[in-house]
Amino acid sequence: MNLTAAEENYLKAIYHLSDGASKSVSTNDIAAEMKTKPASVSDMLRKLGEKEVINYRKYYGVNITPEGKKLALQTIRKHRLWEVFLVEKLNFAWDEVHEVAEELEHIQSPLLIQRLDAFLNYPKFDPHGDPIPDEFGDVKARPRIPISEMEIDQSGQIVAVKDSSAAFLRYMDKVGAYIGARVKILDKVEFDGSVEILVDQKKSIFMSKDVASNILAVQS
Amino acid sequence: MNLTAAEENYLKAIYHLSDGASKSVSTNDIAAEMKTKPASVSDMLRKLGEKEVINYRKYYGVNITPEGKKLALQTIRKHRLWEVFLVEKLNFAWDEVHEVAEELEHIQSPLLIQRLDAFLNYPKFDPHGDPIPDEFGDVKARPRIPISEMEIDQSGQIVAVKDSSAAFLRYMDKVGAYIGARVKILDKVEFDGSVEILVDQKKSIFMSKDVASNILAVQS
DNA sequence: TTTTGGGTTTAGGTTAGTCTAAAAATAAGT
DNA sequence: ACTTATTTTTAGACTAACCTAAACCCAAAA
Repeated sequence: MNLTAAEENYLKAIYHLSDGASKSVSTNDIAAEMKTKPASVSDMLRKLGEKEVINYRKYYGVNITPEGKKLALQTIRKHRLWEVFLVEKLNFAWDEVHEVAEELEHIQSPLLIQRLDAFLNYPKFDPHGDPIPDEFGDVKARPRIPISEMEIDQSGQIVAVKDSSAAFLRYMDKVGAYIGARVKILDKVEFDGSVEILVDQKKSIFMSKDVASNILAVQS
Repeated sequence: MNLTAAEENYLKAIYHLSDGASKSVSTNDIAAEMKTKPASVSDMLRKLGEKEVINYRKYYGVNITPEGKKLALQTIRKHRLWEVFLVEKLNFAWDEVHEVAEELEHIQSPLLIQRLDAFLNYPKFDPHGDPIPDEFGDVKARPRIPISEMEIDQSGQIVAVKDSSAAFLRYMDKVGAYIGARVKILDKVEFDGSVEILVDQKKSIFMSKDVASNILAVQS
């Protein structure tokens, strides 16, 4: 099954909106996500339905099919591998990679992706800490919780941020937090939920609850 | 000036057909090169003319403008940088890179190309020995001659092949010749023009005139 | 100088992806 | 259950890039 770049983008959006499950997604939501008009979405849904990558019943939203899910995960895999490449090899900053990866992900060449994966040493997570599906679409999921929900004295590793806006990523950089950092909860303020964490056993950072709930970690 | 992928491809073709100069090129030739129909070419020429990257006078062929030449060289630069990447970093073979580079060259990101260039250590030639234009469109040209035209005992370095078909590139690999190899002419047979060369001061290769005139070298 | 043939352009049609405006279906409130 | 509000779809139009078939230009040969 071959999809155009636009079809790949819609499918990816549908996959994301259905939280990776086959939850039903509305036309309006897709239009918002894709920054197109609902009319354009209807058109595209008909096409994707015909290609059987989604189940489409007029007026009732769509569900992604197993086939569609596999294709969406392929695109996500490509996107995230390119992000790793851009950050690790070409020294892009976190907040510069998305647009470019959005273009690179549509290059059609299984061999390219296979070789890129090897070149990058088979990374399991992208620079934002999101897992990279393998070539069969399998994802190594780790239970990730916001550090605002960890207990005092618990340790873990930062693996992702929820809001990966440029502003937030710059904040992360500035305070010295980063994906992969080992952290330990030093203190939590009951009153406002702010927390103090120790990064890499040396640097202590104090942050508001808002910030802390934006940073996801796996416990260890 | 922003060009679509198709426009970039046409411009590149026109540039190639005019031998890098502003020689006039015919609609039919462009159609052949692009594997499209003459009618489609006419359409495109009108558009490129309006964008002033070519001078287009109906029925009289086209000339590339200085602006067009600069854009064509940008695309060629991107194509060749990606080829270097594919061969040197991802271990692609010579004959596997073209199609993929053809897609990659259309990614729009000056920063990406800048960083890629640095990552590859500012290469001056692609894996086929063709020169990589710099960001201003300047090309380091070296006088290249087929090794069939070198004299006995002359030395040089292989920098390109004329016919870079998969078959020929495989032949090169097989006999141990490659872009960058230092060669010396050991013998030339008057009768049929075949030559014997010494590669890297150790391996001797015997080849027909046909083959020898396909391999370009710079003398040293 | 007129004919003829090859190259080139125009006319009109197709597909992908988008849009606006209007119609239709569903959902919600009384 | 009926009317209204919201969501969704259709209808019709646009652009980019292609196509085929027909018309057109130009130049070379008779």
